[in-house]
Amino acid sequence: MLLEGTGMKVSEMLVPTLREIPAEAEVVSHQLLLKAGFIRKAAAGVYNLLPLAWRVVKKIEQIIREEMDRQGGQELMMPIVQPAELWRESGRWDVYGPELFRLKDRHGRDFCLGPTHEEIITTLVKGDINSYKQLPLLLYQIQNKYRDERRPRFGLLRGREFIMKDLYSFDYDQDGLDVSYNKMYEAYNNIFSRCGLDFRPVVADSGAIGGKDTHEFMVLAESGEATIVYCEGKECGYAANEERAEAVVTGVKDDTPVLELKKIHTPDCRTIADLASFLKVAPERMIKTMLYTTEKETVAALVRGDREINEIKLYNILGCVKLDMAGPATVLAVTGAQTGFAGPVQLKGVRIVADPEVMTMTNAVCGANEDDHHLVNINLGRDFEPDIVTDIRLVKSGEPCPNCGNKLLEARGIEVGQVFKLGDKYSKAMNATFLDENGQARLFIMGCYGIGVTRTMAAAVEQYHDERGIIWPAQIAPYHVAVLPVNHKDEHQFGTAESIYRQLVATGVEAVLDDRPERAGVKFKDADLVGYPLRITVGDKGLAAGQVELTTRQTGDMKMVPLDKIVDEVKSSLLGLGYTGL
RNA sequence: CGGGAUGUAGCGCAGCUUGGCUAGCGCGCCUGCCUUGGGAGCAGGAGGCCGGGGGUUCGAAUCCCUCCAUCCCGACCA
Repeated sequence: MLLEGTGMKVSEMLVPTLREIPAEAEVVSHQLLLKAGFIRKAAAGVYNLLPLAWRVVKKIEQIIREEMDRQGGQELMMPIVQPAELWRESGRWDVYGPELFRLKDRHGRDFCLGPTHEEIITTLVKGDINSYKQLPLLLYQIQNKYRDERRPRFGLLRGREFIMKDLYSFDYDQDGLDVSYNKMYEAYNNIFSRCGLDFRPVVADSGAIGGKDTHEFMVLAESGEATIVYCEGKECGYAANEERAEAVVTGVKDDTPVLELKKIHTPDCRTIADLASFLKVAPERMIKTMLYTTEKETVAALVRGDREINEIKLYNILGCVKLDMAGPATVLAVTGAQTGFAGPVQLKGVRIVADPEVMTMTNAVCGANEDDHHLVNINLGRDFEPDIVTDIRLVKSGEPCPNCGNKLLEARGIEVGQVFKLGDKYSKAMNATFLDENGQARLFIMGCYGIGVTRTMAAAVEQYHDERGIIWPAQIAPYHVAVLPVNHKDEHQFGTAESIYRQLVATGVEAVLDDRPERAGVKFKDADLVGYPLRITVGDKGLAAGQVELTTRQTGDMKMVPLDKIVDEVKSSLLGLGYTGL
């Protein structure tokens, strides 16, 4: 194990803990990492990782390396500064937008800081891999990446500079890619388990990177930016990003008699809620009509009144580059009415996309495309006809699982990793080929697999903390145990503490000795704040009986341990906390 | 990028409305005494281009203009 057998005296360590939380920090991981002396800001979204944080990062990296290597991955290093030509070749120089950090050298040539490394690795492999005999190839790197975020925030959770692991797979064909993908999927499960995190792989949207299959690995935490839904049934295992979760059509088309279409006056009823209370009609009986504009057209999207539109799904269906809700001017031009009175009946000049649930509705209510008026008893076929019928709504907790029908639950997650099947997107754009057994050129079939290393560290803090500070999982804790003499002037206490510290370090436990001339309370507070999994307290009471206290940070449990048993006791406690490095 | 806010000592803040002596408070830091099981006490001390620039004024932390930085809320992502 990389860091085995290390120890440090707290008086010699750079651990600048604070008594108060800097005002700029909002989320708990940011607050605690600052307060506990792990990080300091250099610029918005750019941080110094102080010694404790760097140790955590190295431990996470080490776990990643072991799991990547186990699957046949080979680590390499690639440049952070990359020439624009490569990005022009893949087409991303123009597509990537302002998030790409761009710079010029002294000759005026364009470069960028790598936000990801598909271009450069594809070029590398293109140059040096010529034969199918050299495949599959799994290459990875762990290094700084850059993204000029519109709004860096949440400390390490969304920085502009961050440490990331990316593995790129190169395969002969789709079947090979499936194998590589599965290897990485397994590796990721191992990695996040070994980091001691509570996480879940979820079906995800592939976004701008394209490609078909993709999973995100989510660390479950209240502060997570993503919403995931998952099946309550343990055997089923269905879990998806809310963006991607499939909706089950619950209604059925019944044989209720179709009534006569009527237009009614509905003054100031602009929302479903207004209308429901005005007409005394349930939202499930209404059709919500939302107008969206893309770079090429305006479309109307229909969902049941109690549902919400999933813009990601709509975006994917339309195959557009930009999707925005239509402004008041567009709404007026298309419907002839102000916002809030749109409906599919007699709606001209726009495509209508309807959620399947809408197709089951009879005698529904919708906007009349006229100020202060709605239509009642509108019916599919007679009154309107959608151009596209497909799932475009947001799935909520409580709905049936698309896989097994059990109930879906909701949770918040922090995305710490994602696995992608890229296919030939980059190899095609950059003409990266190899020769197959028939001497024919074939495109590499690629996959990419990322883990946000610094984000994973922050996610661990989000998941494991209390009001006193961080509670590191033993596997990624900067040190395992803090040895703490209560009274630094008491030579017996201090000598005993130092002796325990030396024994621990000698046996491979990572320990610190809090030798500072501080009062006990200060040391306790700092130890809790920094989050060492274990604490050994050497004080009068225990020593009189030849004992010291061993406290577990996570549970607060304390037990008295005889001096000659303390090293063994620490080891078995670490084992109990899931640490396997001893 | 749109909306909102904030920049005063290492951290947290007051002072600004209504311009006026040497710019304050708490914590931290340094020295000494004292204390020693959950961020002790007393005494002394160091530390400020009041975000930058420009203006108004006899006089600006305070009023005006401008730039910069930082944070929060929305749309994108590991």
